[in-house]
Amino acid sequence: MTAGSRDGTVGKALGVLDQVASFERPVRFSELLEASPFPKATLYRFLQTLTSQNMLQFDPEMQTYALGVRLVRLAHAAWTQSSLAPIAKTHVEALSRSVGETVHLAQLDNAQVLYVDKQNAVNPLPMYSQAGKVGPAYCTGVGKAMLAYLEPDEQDKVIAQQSFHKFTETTHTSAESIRIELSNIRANGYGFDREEHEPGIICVAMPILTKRGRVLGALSVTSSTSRTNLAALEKLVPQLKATANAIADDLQSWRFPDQQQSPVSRA
Amino acid sequence: MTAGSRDGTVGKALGVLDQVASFERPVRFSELLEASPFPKATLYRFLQTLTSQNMLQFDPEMQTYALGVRLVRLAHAAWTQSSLAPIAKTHVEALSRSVGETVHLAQLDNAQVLYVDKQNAVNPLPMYSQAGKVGPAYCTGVGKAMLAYLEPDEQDKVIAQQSFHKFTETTHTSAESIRIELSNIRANGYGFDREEHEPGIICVAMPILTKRGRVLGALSVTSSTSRTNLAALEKLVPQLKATANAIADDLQSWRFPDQQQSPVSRA
DNA sequence: AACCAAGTTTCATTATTTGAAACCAAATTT
DNA sequence: AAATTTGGTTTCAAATAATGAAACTTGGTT
Repeated sequence: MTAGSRDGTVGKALGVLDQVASFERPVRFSELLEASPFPKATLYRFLQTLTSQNMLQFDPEMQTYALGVRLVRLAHAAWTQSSLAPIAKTHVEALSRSVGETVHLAQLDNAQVLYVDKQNAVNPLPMYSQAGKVGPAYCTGVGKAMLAYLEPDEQDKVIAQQSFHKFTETTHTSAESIRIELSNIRANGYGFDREEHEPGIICVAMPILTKRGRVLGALSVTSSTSRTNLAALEKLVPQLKATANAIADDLQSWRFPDQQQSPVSRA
Repeated sequence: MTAGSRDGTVGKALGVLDQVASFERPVRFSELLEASPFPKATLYRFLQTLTSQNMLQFDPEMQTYALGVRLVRLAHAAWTQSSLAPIAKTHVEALSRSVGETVHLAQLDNAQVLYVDKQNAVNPLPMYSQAGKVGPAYCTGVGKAMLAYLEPDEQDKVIAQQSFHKFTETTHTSAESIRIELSNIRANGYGFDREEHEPGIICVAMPILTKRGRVLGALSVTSSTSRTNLAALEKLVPQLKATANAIADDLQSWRFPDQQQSPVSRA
């Protein structure tokens, strides 16, 4: 589907992994086969390999495959190493405390938004997002903030992958519509979610950028129409901006351990 | 190393993934090459593929590779789907509350212990374990509890993979020594950690088994010699047993939610 | 006993991976 | 500024691994 299968054997095998993940429960071989582009023997071998690699777990009693423990281990490493989450955590917490609302931290995964951290307000609202989950990019504050700052060619690619499902009255439902929105965001430096994904849920979002302008992720302060409004959220922009900058700085200064000290040794 | 690389191309690629993970920070191509069994071109292609698959993330500014966001997404799924954690969570919490100590939930990953959940005591002690982290099997309560109930041939395989590093005075340092310990555990139905991994840290551990006796994971109540002793911990065995059974039951009764296939997943 | 569904194995064909070596660009040395 | 080194990328024929139709096995039904 998405980036599924144009990278040789490895890509195909990882596609199978996604397929298993998509069931959200242990699955039988036959169930997978039904939805698989691969012939029986091929799928079978992939499952064997992935199981032997602990990327999948086979339950011999029920004859089902589920995602394996090796993924949990790798993810732990991914979390602490690659995602913004650990570096950003203190900043996100501070921001949430200071504004008294839920703060999201997200990155782009393929063409979707991956929430890598979420700091709830004191009394949180029920909503879709959750750390580790993915959501649509074209109708969330963080998604649009990141899209707005992608390189033009990348942006095109990602926009082409959006589904433009109309979740609410205000959801953008076309590439043209989203392009206009993105250029507005780019002009302002931040964007809103105007109940585009969930009715009653609004937010103000800010991209996290490197000095050179590459997109690292995005931050948002999220609330509901019953509690506040866009104008009030907009007042938080300076704080958001400061937090985004602080995170980017922290991230940049995360140089290699071997050159971390001795301040003068480099020209 | 472990199960690294005897599954064709896919196995090798996943080995590279582990290698990147093992650095615990973004790495350069040349650093990886140095420690890699593959020639330059081959490693290069693996990195390309994994990056294009979002399993790795390439930072063009610093020219480094790090684990990618797709892993975080997959792991989220793995967590809620395959690991015991979500099903066991309420039980683990209840046990921790009831005994007032830290409770660990672990599974076996390869020949190591993977902590999949951890419920801290009211005032927790500082210790090594952490959800998502791996630890040695031969010198932890949960590790030994699981090993004790493996099929003999599996057990042999896993024992052969232990490093038997002597962490403390009481660490088992040989296969023979651990075999005796395991048969004791099997005789009792539970086991202890007698400061074998960290000085001062003790625990009582219980395997989680299916009705047919297959190992699903293990539970432990952990504390310190300054707070309690083994005899006191042993008194908790009935509670541990009850919790382990409850988890196993919940897990078994987790049959397929529905047989209905519905619209999705058709391309 | 015959049948069926689900899962596993085989094997000749086909496609992919492999890796030595050549190449390129940027930085460093002479 | 020319030459060299370092770090990364590309090529291409040979070697290897993946493919998938079909045959087979297993366990449960009729």
